[in-house]
Amino acid sequence: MDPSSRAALGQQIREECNNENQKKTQGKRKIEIKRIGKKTSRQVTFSKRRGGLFKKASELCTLCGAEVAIVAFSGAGKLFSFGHPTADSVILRYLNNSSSSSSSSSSIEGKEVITHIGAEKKMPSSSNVGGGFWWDEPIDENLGLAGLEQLKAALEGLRSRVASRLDDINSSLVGYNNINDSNNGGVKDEQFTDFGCMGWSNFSQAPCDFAWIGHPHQVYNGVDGMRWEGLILQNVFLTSHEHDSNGLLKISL
DNA sequence: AAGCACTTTCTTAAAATAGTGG
DNA sequence: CCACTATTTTAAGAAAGTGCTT
Repeated sequence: MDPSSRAALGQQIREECNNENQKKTQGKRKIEIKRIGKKTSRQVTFSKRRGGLFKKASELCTLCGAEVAIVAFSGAGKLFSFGHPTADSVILRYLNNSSSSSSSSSSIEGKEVITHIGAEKKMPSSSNVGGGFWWDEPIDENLGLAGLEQLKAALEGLRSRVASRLDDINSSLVGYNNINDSNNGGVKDEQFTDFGCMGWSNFSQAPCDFAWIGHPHQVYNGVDGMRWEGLILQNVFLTSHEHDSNGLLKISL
């Protein structure tokens, strides 16, 4: 190599070294497959790899007509799922198969998974592009009779758990009332924090066209600019009200 | 406002995949 | 089937952003 060529090569090498130093990142690097120590890196990797995994699963479904379900819990316990045609239908199919054969190689505790799938499906990102609640989606046409019956059973179980949870929440509210009027929209034996009667200054006057009962789940903006938080009952008859020994209000309609 | 969990963007290099030939 | 090459895709690292909760 002549001196001029050597100089040119040296310059090229120096420039490459400088470019190396100017690089913003080191790019993709090989990492050891073990738990990532740094928490933030772990979260980012989980997010990226989950996306990649779901994308690959989606391609597998499209290319091969496979039915695939993936369920993943993040380190913080947040659920993410992917399914084609739906995670529910694939898992139900898996449960049907696993109960009658030994072909399964999955370690997923399927029955436990089913109870959580709905929560993730409202996620606006990741696997559930397009939003919407899972229960608004059309029933999978490929689901057979057995699958539909199992889906129905699972939904009935879910309904029962939701009702139970609602009871728990209602039981935890402060106060109570004693409502036995069928005109009150079926509201009966619920518990409330307070109550008022609009248009009537005296609770004992009846009938009351518009009663308000303190209940944290509903809000009413009154004509006087007041903001009432509670349950609105129309055409109710208030017959009595009193405070109990705990200071809680008991009313009868 | 602060903290947390998660997402997104950009740059970069590793890894996967497709195509080809023996 | 295997080896090789070219092309495409994936994901690490860094940093900024989003949305939710306390």
